[in-house]
Amino acid sequence: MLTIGKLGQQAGVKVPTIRYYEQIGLLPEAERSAGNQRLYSRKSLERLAFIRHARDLGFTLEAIRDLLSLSDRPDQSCAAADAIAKAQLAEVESRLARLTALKAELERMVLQCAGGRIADCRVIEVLGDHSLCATDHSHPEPELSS
Amino acid sequence: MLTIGKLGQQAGVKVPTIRYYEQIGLLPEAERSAGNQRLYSRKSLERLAFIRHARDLGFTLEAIRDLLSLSDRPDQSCAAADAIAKAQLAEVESRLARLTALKAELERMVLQCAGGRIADCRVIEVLGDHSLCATDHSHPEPELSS
DNA sequence: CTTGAAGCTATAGTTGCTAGAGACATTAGG
DNA sequence: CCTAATGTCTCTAGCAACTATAGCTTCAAG
Repeated sequence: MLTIGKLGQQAGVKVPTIRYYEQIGLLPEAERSAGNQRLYSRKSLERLAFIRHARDLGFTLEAIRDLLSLSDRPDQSCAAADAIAKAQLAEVESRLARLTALKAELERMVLQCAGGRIADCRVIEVLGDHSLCATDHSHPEPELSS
Repeated sequence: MLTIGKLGQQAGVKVPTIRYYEQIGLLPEAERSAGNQRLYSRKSLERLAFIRHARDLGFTLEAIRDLLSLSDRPDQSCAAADAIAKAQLAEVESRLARLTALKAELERMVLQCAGGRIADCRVIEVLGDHSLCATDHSHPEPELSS
């Protein structure tokens, strides 16, 4: 049996995050030692590693909740799991497209900055005047900053 | 003078968002009408459009706060503005790299799914076993889902 | 046996908004 | 001029997915 600290280390997840996952029901309530400390089995480690891996791939906790409940029923069709993964792929692709457009615009902005006074700064100028943007004058959806 | 609704329309920003920006000090406290409603000038519209545009490009509100205070002092060097924009560009580039890796892995996962039972599902399997990932066995930093 | 690390609970903070309640202001129509 | 509809006001709470803090208890090493 592993303490929460060891579990966190092995799965690459911080301790408070594990407790958080338990709190929101993504992990079952852990067994407790005589002194009320959480104890985890190898199975818990697998489950947590699954979650970690899915998070790394950008799945939301909701999607992971679904994937986990699917994986608990190994005899059913995998169409649902496939659909979740495909949706995630589509999401990633759309974010890639938006980020690529952003990158182009930021590059133009930075390249044009001659390094003089603020009054002549292209960065400030472009931000202040949308019409100085790339030809199509439309913007991608806002991309959340991490 | 514009009411908050008109201002929002013209800048493409929702009304509560404008009030929120005022609350956190990104916009100055607005003038008020006799009936206590906010009134905005053309200058406010420019400032809000600046914010909106920078948000579209993924700048954080903190970065925007800095850019705005720079733009208020037009005679100083634009090095700071340039640095902020370059940092944002670097951030976008790193996110692009991570997303590209993510996309590759998701694609592999989805392509390998034969559509049978959960027990045979590549999606579930790959999520559960990190070692089935791409050759380098390392993952990009977690990419926050939008 | 003592000390320091690791664990416990509970609460609040983060970012950038968005949604709701309940009250007041303004404007268009009759 | 009155009314109804819309717009605005403040305040509070909620979202994702954690992270941090405070104040306590338990555990393992020396």
